[in-house]
Amino acid sequence: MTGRTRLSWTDVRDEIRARILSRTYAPGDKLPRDEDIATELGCARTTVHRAMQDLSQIGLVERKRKGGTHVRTDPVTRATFDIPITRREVEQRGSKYDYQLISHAMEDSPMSVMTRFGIQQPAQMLHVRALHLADNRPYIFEDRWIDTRSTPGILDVDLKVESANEWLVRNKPYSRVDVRFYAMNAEGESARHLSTNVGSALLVIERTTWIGRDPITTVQAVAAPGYQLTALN
Amino acid sequence: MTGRTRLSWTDVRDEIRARILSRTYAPGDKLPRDEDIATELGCARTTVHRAMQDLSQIGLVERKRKGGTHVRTDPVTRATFDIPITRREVEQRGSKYDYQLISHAMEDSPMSVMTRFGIQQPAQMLHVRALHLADNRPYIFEDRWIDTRSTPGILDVDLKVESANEWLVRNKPYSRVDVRFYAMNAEGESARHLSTNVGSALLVIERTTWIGRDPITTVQAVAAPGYQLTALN
DNA sequence: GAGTGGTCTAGACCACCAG
DNA sequence: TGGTGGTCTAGACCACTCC
Repeated sequence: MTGRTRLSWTDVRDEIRARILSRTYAPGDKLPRDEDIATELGCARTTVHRAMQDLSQIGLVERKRKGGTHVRTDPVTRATFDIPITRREVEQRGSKYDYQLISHAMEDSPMSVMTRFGIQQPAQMLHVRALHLADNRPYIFEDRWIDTRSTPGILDVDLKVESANEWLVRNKPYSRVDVRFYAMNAEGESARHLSTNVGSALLVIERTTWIGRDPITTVQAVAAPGYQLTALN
Repeated sequence: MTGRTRLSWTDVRDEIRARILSRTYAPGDKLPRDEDIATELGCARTTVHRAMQDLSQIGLVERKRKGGTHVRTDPVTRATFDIPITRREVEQRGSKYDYQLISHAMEDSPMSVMTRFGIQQPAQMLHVRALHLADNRPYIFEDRWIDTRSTPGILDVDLKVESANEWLVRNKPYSRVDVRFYAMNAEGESARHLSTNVGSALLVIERTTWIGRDPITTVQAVAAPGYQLTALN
């Protein structure tokens, strides 16, 4: 008459994590086999597996076939960020969103863009610069290059009305993406568009996407001063 | 004699993703029930579920009980970063790692630190400032506060030898972490320690950890100019 | 070679929530 | 309240990799 309800995989995960936190399983230690843990806790091996999958993804343990499961000695901090469409981001802050097209023209891709795409030869691409605003204040200044060979449809879009950002997201799924963050001093142009002083420290989100091996777009999104990226959870 | 080998969940995932990329399932569309997809592709429902779990985590689809599975209309870009111990990070770049303790003292936590921890009253905490070097050049300047109530052991550590970073990671697992990135202009002190000019744009990684509800540590890690954070994959 | 995690299946029941 | 995703089980086989 124990009346114990069945264990869920989150229960198992929490139990294992508690043991790691309390150093019952210390860093570097080998954990029992999934099957033994299952027997001990009274559940199916699959359930332990599901729990371990989670702990492994978080970076708390490391699993290897035959090698078993070990508590990581150098637990990395793993942080996940959602980078939404700018409009959505602004609206979710409860602010009014606006968008201004600054310029767009076909140009030869400069070296920096070729590097980001990993291509050797320059190509004619659509170069778009635009400003996103929140409550009438500059929010993000974006400098974007679009490969019109993989994305000819973009040429028919009225970029004064719809941002390239949104059109691409809705019409051009990507299969690979590279994301990086860094800091940059505002120079004349970004300072002017973001209404800040030359030299201000600005956070930059650089994103490049491909479909298969073909470049789609690369964008340098420069955020206004004070912008923070916060990890999920 | 089809001789088809059994479908793995990655096969299923790739098939569904291909359909989304080719707009067989367009943004906003409702996908068939897991069971129907399983029947169509010839596998167990569990396998489809595993595939969907992955697509859902990537942010490609959205799943709801009873509501079914939908292709997301505003696909977010989801990026994951590993933030390792600085020593490990430097060594993996193939550089020589060094560490210098700059100062450590018990002090009342300032307002900014109280905010990060979400506490109302100031407390005596250990304030540690240190520099991490790669190949004898400044790499990261860290300004850290440690709550000695949750972590008394830190007081016995010789911080000249072992960085607080490493000791904490090895001896004090956390149950919750907050991570954020932003840009900052170098002021007198960080400029001096990082051997750069006042005003340089620097990337800051701010990390705060708790065990249960108790604060452990909060650190502002200021990276030298040129530092980039790159997403996994 | 053999031990361990990874996956697939088939079936059952549960939990949430849109209609 | 019924349909759909979420999970658990038990058993089987596979695949990697350490010994």
